[in-house]
Amino acid sequence: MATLKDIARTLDLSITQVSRALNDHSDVSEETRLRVKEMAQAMNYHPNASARKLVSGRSGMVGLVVPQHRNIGQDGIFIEAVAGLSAQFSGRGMQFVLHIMAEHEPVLPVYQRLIGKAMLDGFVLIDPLDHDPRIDFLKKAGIAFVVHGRVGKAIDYPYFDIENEQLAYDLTSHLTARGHRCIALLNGISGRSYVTVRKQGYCRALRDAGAEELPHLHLGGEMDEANGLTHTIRLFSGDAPRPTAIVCGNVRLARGVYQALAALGLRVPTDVSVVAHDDELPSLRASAFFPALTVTKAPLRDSWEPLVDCLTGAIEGKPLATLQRIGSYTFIERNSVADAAMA
Amino acid sequence: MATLKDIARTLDLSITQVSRALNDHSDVSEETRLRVKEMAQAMNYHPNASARKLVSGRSGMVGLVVPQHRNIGQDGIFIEAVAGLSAQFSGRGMQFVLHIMAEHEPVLPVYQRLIGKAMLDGFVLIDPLDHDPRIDFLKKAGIAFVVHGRVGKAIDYPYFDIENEQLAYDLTSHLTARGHRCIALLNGISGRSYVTVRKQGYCRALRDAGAEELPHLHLGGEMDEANGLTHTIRLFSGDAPRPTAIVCGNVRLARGVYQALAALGLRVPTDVSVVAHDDELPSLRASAFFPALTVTKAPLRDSWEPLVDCLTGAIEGKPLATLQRIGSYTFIERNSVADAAMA
DNA sequence: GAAAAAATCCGAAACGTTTCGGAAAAGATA
DNA sequence: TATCTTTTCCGAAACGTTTCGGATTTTTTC
Repeated sequence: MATLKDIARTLDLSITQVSRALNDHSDVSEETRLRVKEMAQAMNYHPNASARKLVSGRSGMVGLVVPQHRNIGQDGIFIEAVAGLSAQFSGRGMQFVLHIMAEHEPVLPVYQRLIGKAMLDGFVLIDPLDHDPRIDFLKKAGIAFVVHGRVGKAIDYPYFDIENEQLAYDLTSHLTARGHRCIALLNGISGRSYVTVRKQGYCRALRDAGAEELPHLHLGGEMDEANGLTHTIRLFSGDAPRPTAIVCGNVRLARGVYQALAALGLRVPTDVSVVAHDDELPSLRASAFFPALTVTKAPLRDSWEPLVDCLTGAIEGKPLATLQRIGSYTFIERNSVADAAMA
Repeated sequence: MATLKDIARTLDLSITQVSRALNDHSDVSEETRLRVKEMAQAMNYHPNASARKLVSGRSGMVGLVVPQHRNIGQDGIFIEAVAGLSAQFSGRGMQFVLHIMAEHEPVLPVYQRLIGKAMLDGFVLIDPLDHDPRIDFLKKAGIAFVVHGRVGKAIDYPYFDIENEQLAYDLTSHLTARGHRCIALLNGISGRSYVTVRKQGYCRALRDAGAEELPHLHLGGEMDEANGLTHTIRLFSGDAPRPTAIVCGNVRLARGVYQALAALGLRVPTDVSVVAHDDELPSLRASAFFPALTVTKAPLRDSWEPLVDCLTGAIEGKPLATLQRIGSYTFIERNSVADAAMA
């Protein structure tokens, strides 16, 4: 375990000069710089991160805090986030701390504790709520963070997001353009910011098409196959007007919708058109549906690099404008949409 | 961000005494101890982990290093390990660092780098190989670690394991006791220690029953449904003697085996008996098979607590004998085994 | 050769915590 | 009250790194 002292002793330099050479200070001669770097490599020197953090305030470690829930092993977002973020941080020589909270533990004291230990340089926040207490808390604490998503209007923190309002508008207006007016939206768990803005985009498209918004056509909850199936059964079981088209928040919901429609003896797209947003989670391919599914596509895995870029930028004190990014999505028309039947 | 200095100034004590009070030194008066603890709580004091690590050598952080692979999001072991370990460490006020290596990155330099930064108190090792270089490396580095499994004979490091050799013996001899002699073993990826010892248990049971070991009846690879299916098709497609029973390394393989046998028009257990080891991964229930599957059961999730106990014990310098634990498994007979047909 | 300017280097202090080796205060005894 | 013993407290130093504010060395100019 080599230290600066070891290198300094060997090269007959002060530890100050060794430190300055390793950190490329301008007033170190090129000759000294090379000698020091070679010796450091030869001695397999790594700066002691604790010492460095104590002095410079930087440890090279960042955290992700997620709540424990029963279904955590099946949560595609969680798995993707953990694997993707960890790989990105590892690739930058940073360490990724994963903290899983007990199921009903209040979140802010957890952040307070982690911040209080002064170990982490910043946090990634995923799944933001419409009124997410974490954001104000971390801003007040003065610690770097980046949000996967956006909350509110006056956004003064780093984020990476896609245009969820617009993609829901595009999916819905694709259906209205084919004559559909009775369109269901299967959305996520309410209170999440992306869920809220997707509903806004859906409603805007209905308004633009002069269609009425019917409350029973907007259903939310965990976005999995089971809910896709049960929501669809519910939509076609009541006395209320039945949808001729369904917008699904993700491809897992769409899988459940396809299954339910088949069980009900309804055909896609002849009887009911279906569109979805596709995060491209690994276990599901929209193109593998029959009929193939029309989607807005934004691979979740493309989030991790810009998120990590923004967070490291925030840690380094880069200007906020460079730390707020919008990712693109692609509209891909396949075979799951037909004109509304004139019934 | 309160420090010892703040508390000391407020209570008119030295920082030494504050530190000693907070750490329950015996020569601090009870009155002083309480005053200090109350003030620390009132000021929301958390010891600076970097400072602590620098002095005491302990950060309260431990690491898990896993290689990136394409299927990481579907890897039940990985997901379980990450969620389970993280929750255990969080519950103990420790921080869990997850480091995902690039796909073909050599492993030892990664450990060297992490150790060199002097941030982590120890490591959890999962999925040990028969000749696992990590173990000797970490022993030489003098850093605490715990292994999920065992390697070799002279085991002088902390571990938590189950008796894989014995469970494979039990599953196989359950079949030999019912007259089966031509028994297949669908195992994991060779070179892993549990894979090696399970094969040993299987062979021992065959020997004890006077049955011949046929090499084509031992198949290995990723233990998923796809391989369960393809291995089974292969076993029943060649000219070599076909098995009358199959031992599966996990329940996912067994799912694939059931599917393949159904496709081949063979019945469980009338035509082919099937047994498996059940880690109780959340997405699969052995009892939900039809016919219900006979298993040795050892829930993977029961590993995390003892693993973490052993690692924290190792970090605290507890005697090795208390840090080597064997977990139990249960033999559960259900309906997937019948007597061998006298054909 | 002397003085000034530029280049290179370094001592001291800081960061926040822990602990060794006393020092000081309090209590007990004659 | 003085002395001895016990209890409580604390100054100094350490941990490894970074950087401020010089100090020293080398180079340039006259």
